[in-house]
Amino acid sequence: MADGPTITTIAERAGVSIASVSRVLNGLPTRQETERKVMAAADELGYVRNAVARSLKSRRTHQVAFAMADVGNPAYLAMLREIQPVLKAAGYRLVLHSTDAVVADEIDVLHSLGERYVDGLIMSPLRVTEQHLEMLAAARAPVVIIGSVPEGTRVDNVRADSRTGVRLAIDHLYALGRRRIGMLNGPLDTVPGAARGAAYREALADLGLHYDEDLVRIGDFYRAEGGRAVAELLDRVPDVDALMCANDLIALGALDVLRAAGKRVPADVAVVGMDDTDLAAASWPALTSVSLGSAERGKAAAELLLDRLQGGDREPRVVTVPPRLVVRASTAGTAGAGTVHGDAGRTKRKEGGA
Amino acid sequence: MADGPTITTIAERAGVSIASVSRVLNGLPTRQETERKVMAAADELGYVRNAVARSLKSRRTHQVAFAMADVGNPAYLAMLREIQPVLKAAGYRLVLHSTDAVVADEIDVLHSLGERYVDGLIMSPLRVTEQHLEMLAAARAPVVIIGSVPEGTRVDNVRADSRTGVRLAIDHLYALGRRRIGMLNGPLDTVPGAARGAAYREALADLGLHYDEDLVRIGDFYRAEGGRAVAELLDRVPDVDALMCANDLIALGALDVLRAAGKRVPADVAVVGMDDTDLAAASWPALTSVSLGSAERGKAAAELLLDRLQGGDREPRVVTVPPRLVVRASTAGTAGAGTVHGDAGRTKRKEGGA
DNA sequence: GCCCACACGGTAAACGTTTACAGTCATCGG
DNA sequence: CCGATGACTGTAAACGTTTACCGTGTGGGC
Repeated sequence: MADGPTITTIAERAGVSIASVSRVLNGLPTRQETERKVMAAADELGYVRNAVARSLKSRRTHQVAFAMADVGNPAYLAMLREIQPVLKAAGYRLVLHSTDAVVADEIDVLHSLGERYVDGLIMSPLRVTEQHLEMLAAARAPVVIIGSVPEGTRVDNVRADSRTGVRLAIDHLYALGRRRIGMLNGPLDTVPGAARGAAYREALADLGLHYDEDLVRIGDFYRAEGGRAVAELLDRVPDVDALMCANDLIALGALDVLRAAGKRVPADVAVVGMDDTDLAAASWPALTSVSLGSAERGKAAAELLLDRLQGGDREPRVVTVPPRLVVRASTAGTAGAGTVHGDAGRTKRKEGGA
Repeated sequence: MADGPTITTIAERAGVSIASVSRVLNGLPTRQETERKVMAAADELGYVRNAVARSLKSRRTHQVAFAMADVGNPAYLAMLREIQPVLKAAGYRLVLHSTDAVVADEIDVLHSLGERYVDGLIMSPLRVTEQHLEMLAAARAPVVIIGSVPEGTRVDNVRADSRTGVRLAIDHLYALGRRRIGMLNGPLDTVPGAARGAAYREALADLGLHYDEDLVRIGDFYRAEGGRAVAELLDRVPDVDALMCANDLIALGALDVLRAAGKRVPADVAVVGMDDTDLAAASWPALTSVSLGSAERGKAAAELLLDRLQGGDREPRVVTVPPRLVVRASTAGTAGAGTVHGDAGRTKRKEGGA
């Protein structure tokens, strides 16, 4: 682990100047003889370019950061799986941050962009505060946000459409004849929690169903919380016949408790999850789930960022990925491959200046 | 996104030299008046230290790389989940590489250590070739390997004990009265594949069971492969009564196909997975699985690396994480929380010089 | 009143590259 | 045969820090 050779070492050994070494290594025109000597010296010494010095000079790190809200959540992992290869193909390294959805940590990450250790950032905040918006406006490197930001925010943005997603699910449950449709939601002060709660209410109204507070339970986006929430709900509304869950983890927790309570799924209670993670397909009965296109969103975000890194200035773009309902046994009652409902394709539109 | 301020900008505005600015920012002794002026200028300009320039000078990047064999495999994700916070707490950033278990990619990563964009590396190769060993010996930064390396390799190393793990599982199945125990393994040219195959054979022998080639099927470590393999196996040995699967994905694939074939789990066929991933707990029936301590291995690897980054030279260490059998419904026939078999604690031993 | 010690701050070099600019040398045309 | 041209190559500056070293000025001791 001794100090590696530098271009100076090579220059000495080859008997040329460091400028010539640099030129050879970068493929600039050089006399054959010089090239030969430099390459020989470099090979013998096992020279490898120092990335830090290069970055200092070129003001490019060829690194991109991805700030995940939660490393444990399969939905973010699905994004990661898509982001990684896109960046790799373009010659960028991935720096991974985990913020645990803590606002201070997210602000930290945005602040640290000033350190210029990355060329850009992809971030998926659960909550978007005033402070986020300020930091975004002042950010010293391009940022792409996965998740909705207020209209007029000048930032590249990839959105899910959980409103339509919830709608697809509720319509599906309604079509199956369910009328006492409960909801297990996450915290209402998160962007997805708020959106999904509102969409549920709206969907019921459109179907002419009564909105009943007792049918809605709030917990966190974790499995254990899903179990707790459904237990409460069963207490208040024993004859609930369907559950819309704000994510797959909550849904799995619900399945556990429903089973323990002797409820058959889907005969007695149909269950729909959200995010369509790997867990949905693994569970039994396999979980019907609304895919919000985590993979597509990750990919789109990576592409938006690369485009900005290469293209430079342009108006911020908003990409909206449409949801798909993946029907499995937890609602349809038949095992086997899931059926997909919902529109295909991706919607792109340009955001005008703020 | 204009060029940010540098210490030179600050120095001009504060009317002092860049050395003074640097000293103030690093908390070195300074006259109050100077400190005040510098801090004021820095605040007004929104100064943030340039990490690249710092790294060039200090020869420390405060970055560590983790090269995962497969971003899609929950076992590696479990490692990632533990590695991330340990590094973060120590002030290191995480650079994520995905090698897809391709040898050339892994060699690339080892080679790129010479670029010095990270201070160290954690790597989990599926196969360990001659070339790996050469590169490891010549590596320009500390490396920790998750997975077994040949005895005598001078590198920090965190191992699972899949031999004992398989043994725990087979003993468990035997104790349940199973005698026609099949195995669904991954490729034999991988380190885990080879180890698990050998352990299976050994365990059968010790129990006085006949080793039958037809009971062993080889596929890749993916879900679909598990299904394919079990179909083949059922074809040859219809009355197989237990399956040892080389990982959870294979086991889930097996569950799918067993169900489709009308086999009851565990009544007709008991199934054991390996790695005890999130999927094991999510599936139905919940999957009995041998935990190889992915989380603990990740944590141990991160700690070994940090220790070396801080402590400097010492003899390479080998940490072996003991396996645990987590019994769930797919063998025990009762739902509910899993029971854990296997020894606790962690074994550490020092590796002598080569 | 002079010298010394000390505290502080400035100058400059260094980290390892890339690259603008200028210098050298050979060759070619006139 | 001389100057111009062009092809390479070397010198040096720059990227933004940290830090060794030296200079300055103050205060105290004698």
